[in-house]
This record gives sequence, C-alpha cells and structure tokens, in this order.
Amino acid sequence: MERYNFKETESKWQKIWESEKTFSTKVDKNKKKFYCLEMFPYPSGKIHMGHVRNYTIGDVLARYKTLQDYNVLHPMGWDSFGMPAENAARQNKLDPKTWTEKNISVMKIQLKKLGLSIDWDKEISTCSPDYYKHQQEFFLELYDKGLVYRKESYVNWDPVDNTVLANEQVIDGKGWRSGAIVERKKLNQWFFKITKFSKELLESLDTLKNWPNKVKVMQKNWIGKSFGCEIKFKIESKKDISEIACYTTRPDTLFGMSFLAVSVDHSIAKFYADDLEFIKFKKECSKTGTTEESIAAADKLGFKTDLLAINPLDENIKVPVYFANFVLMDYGLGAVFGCPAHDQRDLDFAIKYNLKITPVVRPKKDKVFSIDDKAFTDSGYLFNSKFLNDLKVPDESISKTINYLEENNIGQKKTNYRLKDWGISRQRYWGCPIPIAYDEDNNPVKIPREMLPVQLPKIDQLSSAGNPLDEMKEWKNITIDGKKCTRETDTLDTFVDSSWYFLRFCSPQNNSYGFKSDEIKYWMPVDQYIGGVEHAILHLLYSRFFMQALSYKNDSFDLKEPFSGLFTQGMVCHETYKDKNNNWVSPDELITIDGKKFLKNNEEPVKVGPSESMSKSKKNTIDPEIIIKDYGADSVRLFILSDSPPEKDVQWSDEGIKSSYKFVQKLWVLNEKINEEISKNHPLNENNELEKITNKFIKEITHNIENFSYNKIIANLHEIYTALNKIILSKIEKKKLIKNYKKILIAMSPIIPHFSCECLEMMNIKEKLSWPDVDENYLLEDHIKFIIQFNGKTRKIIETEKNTSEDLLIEKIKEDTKLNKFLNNKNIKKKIFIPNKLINIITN
RNA sequence: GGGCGAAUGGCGGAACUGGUAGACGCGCACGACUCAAAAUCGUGUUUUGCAAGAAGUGAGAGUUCGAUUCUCUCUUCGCCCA
Repeated sequence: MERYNFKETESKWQKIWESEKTFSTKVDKNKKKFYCLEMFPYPSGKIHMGHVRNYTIGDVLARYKTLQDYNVLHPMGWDSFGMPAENAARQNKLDPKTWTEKNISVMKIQLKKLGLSIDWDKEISTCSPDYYKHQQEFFLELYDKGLVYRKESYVNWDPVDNTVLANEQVIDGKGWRSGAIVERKKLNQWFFKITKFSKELLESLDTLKNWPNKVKVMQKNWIGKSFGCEIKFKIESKKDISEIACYTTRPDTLFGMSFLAVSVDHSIAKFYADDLEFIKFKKECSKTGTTEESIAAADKLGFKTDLLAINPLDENIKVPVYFANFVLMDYGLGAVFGCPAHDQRDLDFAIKYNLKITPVVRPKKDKVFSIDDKAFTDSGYLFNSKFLNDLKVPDESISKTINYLEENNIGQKKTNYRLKDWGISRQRYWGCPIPIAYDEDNNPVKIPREMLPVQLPKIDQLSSAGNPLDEMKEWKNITIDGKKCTRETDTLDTFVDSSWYFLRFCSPQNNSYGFKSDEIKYWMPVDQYIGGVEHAILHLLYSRFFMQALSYKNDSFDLKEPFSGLFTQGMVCHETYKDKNNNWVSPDELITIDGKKFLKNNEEPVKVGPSESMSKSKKNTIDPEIIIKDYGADSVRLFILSDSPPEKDVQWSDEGIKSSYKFVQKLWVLNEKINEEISKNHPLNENNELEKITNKFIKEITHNIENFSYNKIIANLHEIYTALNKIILSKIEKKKLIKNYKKILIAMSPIIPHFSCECLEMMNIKEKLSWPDVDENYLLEDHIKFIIQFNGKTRKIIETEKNTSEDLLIEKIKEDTKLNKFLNNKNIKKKIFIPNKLINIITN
C-alpha cells in the first residue's frame, strides 16, 4: 500500500484547475449567483497564517456553493498602495512599485499552493493605473455631486522629519522614527462628506440581517447619534460679539454652568488674533495630538477672555468664557458650556482655574449633596435649578428642559452625530493621485477626464522627508484649458481603494468605467464577506458610504449596502518564547525534549509565554509556505479549521498540524480499503446501515457549513471516518458502496479538495459534481433512546420503539430491577412524560 | 467610566427551540507489533470511590418536574468606545 503523496496530487490538481479554468466565472442570468469575497490582502511580502485562515474559510464556502449549483464569484486582488511599500523602499533603496510587484508575484504563488478556488482572471491590484484611473473618475463624480470638499484641518506633524504622520505612527505623542514630540499642524485637505449620510448609514444597519451584531453595534457607536440641544448664549463684551452657540446633550445641567469653553479655531478667535498671550496659548494647544485619545489624556488648558456668557435661564448668572484645548471645532459647534459638577473634564478644568462648582443633580431627592474631586454623572434628581427642580435625571430632565428652551426661543432640539467627515488627503507618494490641480489663484481645477489617469511619476529613490511628489517640479506643472496649473501632490487614503474594489471584481477589465452596470446588477451585493474584525468600523463604513455616494443623484445605481453577509474571523495565535535574557525566540530556533522547549544551538531552556496573535515582533509566527511544503495544503486547511470556531482565535500547534496530516493519511488508507471492497463486488443485501450513516453525515455537515461551524465539520469528518472503517467490514454491495462513498467524498471536497478530487478520479467519477441531498427516509428511526428520570435525575436510558405509550413505559420500569427500586415504598407525586424523549417520575 | 461578549476536563472545544454534560481533536496512561525506538493499531481518560453511588459547566441566588442553556447579583477575562 502506497502512502498518500500529497505533493504530487496537490500540484497535479492545481495544474488541472489552472489549465481548465475550473473557477472562472461569467455572468449567467439563468443561474443563481453567489458572491463570496474575502478581504483582499496587502502585499507585504509573504502570506501569513491569518491569510491562510481567512481564505480557507472563504474557499470552503465558495466550493460548497459551487457544488450547490450556484454561479460563484470568488475573486482575489491586492490592496497594494500604502505606507509599508514606502518604508521598505526607503530602507532597501528600491522604488515602491518594484517592491510591491515582487511581493504580489510571491504571494500569488503561495495562495495558489493552498488550492483556493479563485478566478485568477479577475485579479486586480489597486496600485495599477487601470484600477486607480476609475477611482479618480469616482473622485470627480463625487466632487460634481458636492460630496468632496477641501478645508483646513489638523495633521500630526513630525518637526524633525518634516513629515506628516498617520495616527498609528504617533507613539506616546512622539514620532515613531524621529522620537520628536508630534505637533498639530493645519493643512488644506480633501474630505468626503460622509456625514451627509449619517442617518442612512445608521438606519440601514438594521437591514443587515447577516452581519454579526457586534459589528453593527460598533458601527452604531461610531456614528454616535445623540439627541441634544443647540443653545445660544448672549455675550457681554466690548468686542463685536453678541452671541455664542453651543451644542450640548445635557441642557438640564444649565444651572450648574460655570464657564463657557470655545475652540481656538472658533470664529471669535479672530478678535484675539493680535493678542500675544493668545497666540502663545494657541501654539501651546498645537502641541497636543489630533486624536481624541491624546486630547482626552492631555492637560486641560484654558485662556481666559474678557467675555462673559449669560445663563439663558437666569440672566443674573454670568460666567467667564475661555478658549480651551479640549474643545474641537470639528465636534458640535466648537463651543461647550462647562458644568463641573457633572462632567469630569469640566471639573478638572474648574478646579485648575478656580471656578465655581454648583451641583445640580443629586442621587436622591431631599438629601444633602456635594462634589469634591469626582464629578457626579449618574442618574438622580435636579436641584439648585429653580423651576426645573426635582425632575428625574436624565430622561425627564433633558426632554423638559429642551421643551422649555424651545418655547422661550433660547435653544433648539437637535440630533447630532459623532461621525466626522472622512479626511482623504495623505501626504504620501505611494497612493492614488488626487485628480485635481490648482490655478494661479490657488483655486482647485478638476483634471479633465480625458487626461486620466493621473499617473504616479516614476521615482528612483525616496527622500527621507516630506512628500516626494512635492519635489517633482515637472510632474507638478500642468496646463488645463490653456491655463497654467499645479497638481495636487497629496494622494488618497488607501481606504478609498478598498471602498469599491468589490465592484471592480465584477468587471475587472472594463476600461470605460469602474464597472459595468449589468454586471454589478447581477453579482452585487457580496453575499458573504469574510475578514478580520479589525476592519469592523472604518473599512466597512467607508465601503457602505461609497455605495451611498455612488447612488446619490444617480438613477442607474441603486445599491446601498455592498455586503449582505459578513463574517469576522478570529486571529491565529501561537505560544511565545523568551530566552534567559528575555529576548523573543522563534519556534523554529527550538527543540522539544520530553515536552520541554530548549534552544537548538546551546540547549538552554526557554521560558514559554502565553499564546498571542502571531506577530513578527514577538517572533511567534509560523510560515505557511514551510507548513504547506511539509504537510500539504489539505492538511493545513484541515487544521486551520479544526480546533476553534472560526469567529474565535485559534491556537496554532505542532501537534495539531501533525494530527491533521495523519488524518489525511488515514483517510487515504481507508480509501484504499474501500476501493478494495468495491473490487470484491459483494452481492446485493438489504442492510441500510451505510445509507443511514451517510445521510446523517451529509445532514450534519450541511448544517454546519451553513452556520460557519467549521470546527464541527472536522469533527464530522472524524466521525464518518470511524463509522466507515467499521461498516466496510460488512460486505457492502458495490453499487451501494460507490453511491454513498461518492457522496461522502463530495461533502469532504470543500475542505480537502485535492484529496477528494483524487479519490473521486480513482473511482472513475467524471460527471459534474453536485452537493448530495439528504434522504430523510434513512434517518427515520423506529427505535429511539428513551430517558428515564426519577426526581429529575437520569437513571437509565433504554431503547424503545417509537411512540411507546406512557403506560407501557411504566410497566417496563416496574419490571426493571435497576429501576423499580426507585418506586418501592414511594408514592408517585407527579409524572412528566414527553413522548419519544423522556419520562420523569417525581416521588417523595 | 460606558457598550458588547465570554467563562464547560490537563488543553482546544461539543451539547439544535431547557431534557443522557464533556461529541471531535490534542495530551496523557496502558496494551499490541518490534531486539529496541519511531511510526502504526487497540483500550482507557471530569473528579471522588473497590463498588453501588455521590459531586460536577466562574461564584451566589431564583424560576422549573428538570438549568451549561432562562432571570438577577457578583468575580474574572476579552473586544470596542472614551
């Protein structure tokens, strides 16, 4: 008996699939479609286990749906713009294009070795002009619809490297490379008006029935709808300022107001433009980063103005107005009123500047209540609030206060969203150029469509600082309609690239537009989108926005939600190891002796740490390429699905992959045995046991695939293996054996496709395969296991005929020596009888 | 601090609408084969007890004939937001 040669078999089938274009798909209106999409990879160099898991999960589904006779679109592409290419290019003195293309070719080969059912004819790459040309068209389309605008906005600025930093490049308020303290700097930047669709993006979440609730909740919180009130405060001032408007969600605490805080970018700041102290303060504010987190963590700073704000509920209360570093122009109206007693941030500020602290909410009516250094934010009752006293906080107090403010023309009820417009300008080279230029008066001019794509200029070497496009004088100069213009040198956020790639997969070669209408009408929406939960907010929200934006003022595009089903898979983890000097050690530097780990080179023991998600920095990665080479793609696929439910983290282990490998070998041995039995040509017999176990298996595996319980599928495979091994001893008739074994092989094929195809071929099965139906007739049992309980405790499980009556069962119990002792000398108080399931006899 | 979720053997995890807790896998133990080892195959494996039995799903309560499953309180952990 030969061992199963996975190397030969896997490469054989991969070649067949490639040459026969097995997975290539076309629009076919006579067939139901299924669009199965996994998040496309960033070409970082090599595939990692996370990819293996993601794409295996998707592949099982795609193959399953294909067998169910769906027309399956299962494409793959590359999210190939982005910073790592620039960083690598700087390090290796290559250009980002060369680096990226090399990585793509390596990773493509690696993915093919996994045996994925991908239509490679539909491959796309976002850094290709063929792709980003259409993105530039979309940009202009959105621009024409008024969904793109330019405004001054803050960026993280590294004053040493003279470069803009992404949020993730700011570590503890310092630049990741230079270590310099990051400053806030104002730049003119482009924005997508995502806030225009806040309401739609929020409400349409409810239509996404096949999304994890968790993700919907995250998006909901991110959009952050709140009810509140816009309040106009009269200002007492010698300057020409009569009013400042604030947005608040807590108008009910108005009587506790002790200051008004405005952003340094507020329109009233112009009155202080010449004030040296204010200029100094504004500069101080710019030292805080731009993230909400860094603003929350920063020291609260205020600049006291000569203005006084009048409390609209009691004009005798006048409070100082401050410029404050924690108020942002982006949120609300760039001005808030401070109520220190009931907001920790306001309280910190009030203590620092010695402002009045008046509590207006107390936990219980008629109780003495005061505030020390902790703000009271729980529910309770209003006091110190004149005509609002004793209202229940928060529900009653907020609504009644708003009513009062509206009736008296002081404020207006308003819905506010936390969601901010999407800043899409990146001061980077390796991204999609923004198709805009500026005339001599610095007015933006669209690049005419016939001049698209705006190609990225070739670059030999990236300088260490700034945006290289800025330096490219020749590239920058352009003439539009006879006017001399200068190109925009910022490129688009790479999230724009991934906001519509799933449309491009429907028409990857279409040159006239990003997609063909009839093709996306057929394929879209994506029926099942699969990827990491880390994209739960931004990528998914931006993609949803993009559909809203494309369909806005456009009758020929009515797709609002791109992904009708979403599945978020967990991460792949591995144990971590450290040597005696606490340096991370990689698993392939170790040997195992008696279950303990030692360094290979000097046999020193290592410390085994907890299992954490695989990362290069912790050196706990496992290279899929090596694993595929050693154990084969089918074993890897089997293992990556086997140990944990796909939505949870999975722990990579040597034992696990070895056991999967052994299982494939065992299946091979079984396959040989079955073929031998087939050749024996046993005579017809009436035993239906094989039909029974086959149908049971098909039923379970179908249910488990449908529910993403892929770990249970693997359990099903082990069970059917054991059952088959037993049953083939019973001389099964040839036709029956072939029929059932074929079904089983087909059901295994989404998970271990090379192995299954090989076995099917050995049995000379050549027709088009389809997913086996379950014949329920074989699953009807005439005997069932019946549970017998006394006082709620299971005492015995007996085999009975179906529909055995209660009386007959009682008879049986009385005859059973093991059971009747529970009845001796006892009164039966109650009997619970559930037909075909259990009887519970309550005695005293 | 707020929101969401989780907790089951030595480990990963099963248990569909409340009805046999621990499927399946790993690990471990014993046995077979072997001069021996590896590989392979077989048996066992929640705890306790010789056994009958008893206890047992993070802790505590509740609903129920019956709770891993439902309700409440608490603890710990994870994720997201601040």
